Amino acid sequence: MLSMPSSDARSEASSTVLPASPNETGWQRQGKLWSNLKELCELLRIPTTTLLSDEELLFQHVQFKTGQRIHTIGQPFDTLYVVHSGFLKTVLIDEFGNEQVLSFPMKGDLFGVDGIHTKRHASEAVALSNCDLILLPFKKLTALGRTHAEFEHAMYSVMSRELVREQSMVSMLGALSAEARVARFLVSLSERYAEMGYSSKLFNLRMTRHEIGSYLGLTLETVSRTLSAFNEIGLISVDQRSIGIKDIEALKTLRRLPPSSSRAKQLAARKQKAAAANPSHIASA
Amino acid sequence: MLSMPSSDARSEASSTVLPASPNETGWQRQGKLWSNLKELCELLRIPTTTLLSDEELLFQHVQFKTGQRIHTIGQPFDTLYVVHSGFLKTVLIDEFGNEQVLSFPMKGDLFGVDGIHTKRHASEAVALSNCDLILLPFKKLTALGRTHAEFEHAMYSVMSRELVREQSMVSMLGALSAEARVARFLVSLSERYAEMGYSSKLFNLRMTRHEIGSYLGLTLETVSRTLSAFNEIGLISVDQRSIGIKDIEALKTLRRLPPSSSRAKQLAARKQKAAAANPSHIASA
DNA sequence: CGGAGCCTTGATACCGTTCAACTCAGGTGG
DNA sequence: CCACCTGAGTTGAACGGTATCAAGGCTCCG
Repeated sequence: MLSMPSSDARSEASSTVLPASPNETGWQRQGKLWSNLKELCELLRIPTTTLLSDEELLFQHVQFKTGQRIHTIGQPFDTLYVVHSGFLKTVLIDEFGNEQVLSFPMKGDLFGVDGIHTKRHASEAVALSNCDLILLPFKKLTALGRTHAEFEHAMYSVMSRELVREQSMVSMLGALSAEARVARFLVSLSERYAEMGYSSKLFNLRMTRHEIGSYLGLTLETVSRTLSAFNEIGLISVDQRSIGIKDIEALKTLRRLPPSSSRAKQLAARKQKAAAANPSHIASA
Repeated sequence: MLSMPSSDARSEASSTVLPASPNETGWQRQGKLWSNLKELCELLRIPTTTLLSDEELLFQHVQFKTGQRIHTIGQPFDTLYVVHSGFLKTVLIDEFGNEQVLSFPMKGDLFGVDGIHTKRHASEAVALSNCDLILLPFKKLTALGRTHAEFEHAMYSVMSRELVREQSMVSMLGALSAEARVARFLVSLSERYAEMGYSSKLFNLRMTRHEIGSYLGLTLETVSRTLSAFNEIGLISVDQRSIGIKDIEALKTLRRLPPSSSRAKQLAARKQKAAAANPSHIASA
């Protein structure tokens, strides 16, 4: 069998424990302890054509508290993780100890894949809230792939999806303005929340401005200023960690904000039309 | 069996055919037509513990000329590619037709993985020189993985490697200055050439300044200026596509260039010491 | 209450982009 | 053969988007 991942007492009692927000009430105090293959595939959004649910193959759950590390850089790899509930971040640490946030895994996301190649984790995963994770011992997975063709395909598919995600990330960092990056970040968060069954219009950020900035290749000040600017022209409402999405279409197509000199007009026009549609002058190429 | 990938006559006679450079003399006019599994694993730098070379499993080669597309965005996916010889680029095209370069595959590199997830290619691959590629029909691969446990592991490993590479790319784009990006690009190119058996000290770029810039999230002017600056302080020598590496250590550790006002001193000191070692004042944090 | 993070906002500096002019090499056609 | 053209590369000048530095506010918690 496999050894439990180190719960890593280094950050034990941990800094700040977030208050349970409305969105997190679905999290159960003790959670379930085992999931079968069918539940796993559903969580991963994998089409499970032929039902292999009859199998009594079970996958163990583990709970982590806010601030705990799931794995650290260099730690021997032997298992992948799927998020059953909760929010995390994965980070790279550069030669001078600076964090680079790579992703914010949440319900249904797979992580730990970077460890396969060198047999050691290339990144670190940290719980941003209390989490319930499903352990996928890698040996077990490969064995399963050998007996179930479609499951093998699913594994490749999920890894391919991760790769495409990273590629679009590279593309974004290489080409988009700060405002466009923040806008897209909000849109993707909104969509993820919708997928998970939460509100796509009103949610709480689970990460700090600093972490968002690191993820988007910006400073925390720029993130803060950009959110304020979006708030000012009515695209969103911001109050600390709480975000309200007001105009998702504008956020989706936004490339660059109009100069601040014309923002006043924007706001005025916006207030008149209230909830009118399609602000075409924002989505300019 | 599988259908040949479209040779894509769209860019047929193609714009500029590069003159055969010294580094490319190894490329054979017609190339070999088939490779076996052992050759494939060696090319991919996969440890092939138990020899399965006795198998008469053969993989077909295909040749592409400079400028031809190997696959385009949206094209149905059914095969992966391994570079046997030649140089390529993979690109994403954004909503307004702008190219975003994602990678520069060369000998031993795998590409096409992004197509697995949606069954359609998410990116486009273009030959930057005449190329000899090995076709890996995906169906064949998965079948092989089911019968050979270690080969299955190798597949996961290669995909994991790609993911880690993309992650370090994200990290670079998010955190490093223009100069550091160009320096690292040169270092990684140098190392790749060494792996392939070419000179790591003197080589030709296969891509334009524009393509390098796109890859690194910079403009072509910035790339050009940075190369000129490196040349000026003696880290490299540049003449169009030809690059000579003079001080690989400085390139590896470079984070930011000293202000141009002090470059004159730099250069003078450097000339005096000639090929002396370790320019510590360059590699400042 | 006091302290520690986190967040916001302002002023300023600077890196990289943008726009523009020019050079260079290779290819084509008169 | 040379004139011409085109795409690539270099270099300069000016602008502007973000980072940086700094001050102050908010919230939670001891």
